[in-house]
Amino acid sequence: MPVRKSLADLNCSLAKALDVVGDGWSMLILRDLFIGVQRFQDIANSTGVARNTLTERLNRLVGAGLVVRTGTEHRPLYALSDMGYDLMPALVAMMQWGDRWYADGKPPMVIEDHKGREVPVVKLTTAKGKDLDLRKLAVKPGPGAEAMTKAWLDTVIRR
Amino acid sequence: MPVRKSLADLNCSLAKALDVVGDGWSMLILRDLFIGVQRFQDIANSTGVARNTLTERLNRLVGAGLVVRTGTEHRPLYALSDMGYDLMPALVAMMQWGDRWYADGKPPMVIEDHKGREVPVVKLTTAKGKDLDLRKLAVKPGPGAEAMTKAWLDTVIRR
DNA sequence: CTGTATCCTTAAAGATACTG
DNA sequence: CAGTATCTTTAAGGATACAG
Repeated sequence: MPVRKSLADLNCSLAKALDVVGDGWSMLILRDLFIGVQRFQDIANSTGVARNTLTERLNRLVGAGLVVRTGTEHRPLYALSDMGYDLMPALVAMMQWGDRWYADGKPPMVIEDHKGREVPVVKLTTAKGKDLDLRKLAVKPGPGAEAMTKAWLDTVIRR
Repeated sequence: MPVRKSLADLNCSLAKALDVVGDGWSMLILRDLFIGVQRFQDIANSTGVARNTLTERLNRLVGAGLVVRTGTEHRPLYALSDMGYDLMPALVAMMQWGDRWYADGKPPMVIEDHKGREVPVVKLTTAKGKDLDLRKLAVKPGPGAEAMTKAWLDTVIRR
């Protein structure tokens, strides 16, 4: 059964993020809002989501705080909130990854700044802007991890 | 019915990316591999995925090229490929977003470089490293978009 | 330990029709 | 146009048992 456990209890920020946008549609809807698509019907057309699914998703995203509903009650407009915009670096990074590995050199979408310049590839860098070698990074339990989590990770990460 | 249409035909790199990692588990599995968890059983424990689901996901990720299987046939080790590592900026950006909006100041996971310095927040910047105002960006059909896609977007984005 | 093979459940997603 | 309300389907996810 698709009784997806809520990931929220995994004590991982990624899991919590995925609880909100970890389905196939949410990110596409957010992409649409990022692009500037604002209407229910247009999102439905652009993405291909079923209307009831779209209703459910929009309600969830509004409830979670990523999306704000404006306009009249009869003709709402949807837009990203600060929280929603704050996710865009992640979304753009995924899109760029798709560009690199699937679009074979010709990205169907380009993100540009207000001067029409293409936004560079999202990277992990040092505080000074130097590129980091991804293979040399370490992901560790942080201050928010309880002792139990740390012990758990010690068990799980054997080298 | 969860007859998720394949998103791949949406002519969007994001959709293609989501086709591979757009489910709840894949990103968590990739996170584990990024952390250094290498064994089937450990991934299962760490994430809570059912074993058959994990099998399916790992096979899919290996097939898609994000994960490589090493070690003996009886006791495989799983690791990120170049393609998998290349997705880490997106994954890290999502994790950081979760930190900011859900972990209330105490991120349970911290990404560090080889010197133990915390990796800064992933951002969209100009080529020169200057922060970009997300609200001033534009997402446009690029060279990879067929004329039809462009026309479609014109229809869908009304301002 | 790493799977594979069933079986079962359910909830997610689509289709459709209808309302304000 | 923006939903809501059903109805139906189906495949994803879990549990379990078994195999190499």
